Amino acid sequence: MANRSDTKTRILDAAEKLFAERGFSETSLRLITSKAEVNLASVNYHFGSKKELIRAVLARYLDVFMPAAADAIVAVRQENANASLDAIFSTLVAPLLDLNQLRAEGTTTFLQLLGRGYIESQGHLRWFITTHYGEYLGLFVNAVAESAPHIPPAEMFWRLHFTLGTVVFTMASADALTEIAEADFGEHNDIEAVIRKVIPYLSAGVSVPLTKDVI
Amino acid sequence: MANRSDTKTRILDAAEKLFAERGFSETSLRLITSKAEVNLASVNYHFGSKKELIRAVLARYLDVFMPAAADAIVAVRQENANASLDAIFSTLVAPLLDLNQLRAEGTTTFLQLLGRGYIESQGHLRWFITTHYGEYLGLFVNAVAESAPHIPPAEMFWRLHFTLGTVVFTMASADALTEIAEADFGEHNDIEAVIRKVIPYLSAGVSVPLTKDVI
DNA sequence: GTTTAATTTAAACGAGTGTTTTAAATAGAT
DNA sequence: ATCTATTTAAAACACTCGTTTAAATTAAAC
Repeated sequence: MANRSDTKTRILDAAEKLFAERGFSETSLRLITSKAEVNLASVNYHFGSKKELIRAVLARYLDVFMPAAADAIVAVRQENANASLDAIFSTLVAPLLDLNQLRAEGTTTFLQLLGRGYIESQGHLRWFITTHYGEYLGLFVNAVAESAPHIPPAEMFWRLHFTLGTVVFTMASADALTEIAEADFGEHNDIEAVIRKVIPYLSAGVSVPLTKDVI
Repeated sequence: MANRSDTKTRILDAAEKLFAERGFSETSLRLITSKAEVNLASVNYHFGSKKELIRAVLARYLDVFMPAAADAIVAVRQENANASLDAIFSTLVAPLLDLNQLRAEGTTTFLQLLGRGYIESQGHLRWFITTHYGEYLGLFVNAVAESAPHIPPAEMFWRLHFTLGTVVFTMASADALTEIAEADFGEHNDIEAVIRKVIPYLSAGVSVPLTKDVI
């Protein structure tokens, strides 16, 4: 067969779509290769294993998003050293939406992949992300911590994981939720609308004073 | 072999532990039956299928928790018709901790199972929970909604799912998180401590005024 | 105590998985 | 055009999974 557009790319494109929709372990290599119209063995030839394919799919997004997000955060903090928590979270909106220019439905796909990645795959994707993109994560965590200086580090640790849970769960089931919301309340939400809904929720939770302080 | 303590119960006990630790699809029937020291086929004999075993494991907790939680909420609202959001969420703490008297590590196991249930199993557990325990869920949703009357229903729908995400994700990975927290910050948190951390976070997020209102 | 029903056992089934192998086809370099 | 390395192709491998079957055992009923 003639050399049609890069087998490797065809695999990645088909895989990311299916992974986002159905999760990693629920997506077989046979399904991916049939959608991509390539041979089954080509996955192991080009990527070595399914595990490495999953990492490659995520890396293709993270390599674009992480530097862009880091730049945006640095820029915001240069403008305003006391940027609010809302402002820090909002900084991520543009880099997220820019992924739609990278690929169709890029933003949704990326966020769903991220959700699947943290939920499934007992730790190996967590490890991959924190070791390969740890500096970016640290930058973000610092920015959040300094925007809520009244929250001690140990408490912030928990609250950021609460936040991670909110984002990851919401995005992994975003499609189902928007459908229900449309059916029950008649309001249509695209991915940007959902992101803009979640930001105030997150910053309120992260920055709420400790109960000891209140009493 | 002599009639040792109920095969059915042995299966349920082994299954709930493994399901909570590793998730449903990552736990094979062979692993369950070997831990329970029963024959492989007895699962299908007593429960019909793996899917029905999963439901039975969850039902054993939900049948205890849901009525207890509903009673607690009704009681709190009778005492104080204007109970705060924090009070509504806190109402669930006692019924949750009471599960530790039902079985060892009952609270943690139940919350982890709930998390796995909503994350995995593309919808069939969601359906099972909402159809079998929908009245209890409705009671809770109403209590929350009336404690935050400034949040319109459509917005509340989203925020409650954000909340669900926080709880589900946190609990599904509670073991890993408490370990990290202990290693990094030297503070030990049992399941009750985590629950008490998450409540102010949740009520702050759910009740935060809409951004339109603020501007 | 015999018969009947309920339960446990061991073995196999059939379908699905990721991966490997071996050969054929294609591309690029000389 | 020939040689070499890369890529694609079809098939088989080795394994795990949930489920089913049919015989053996145990418990219950009469």
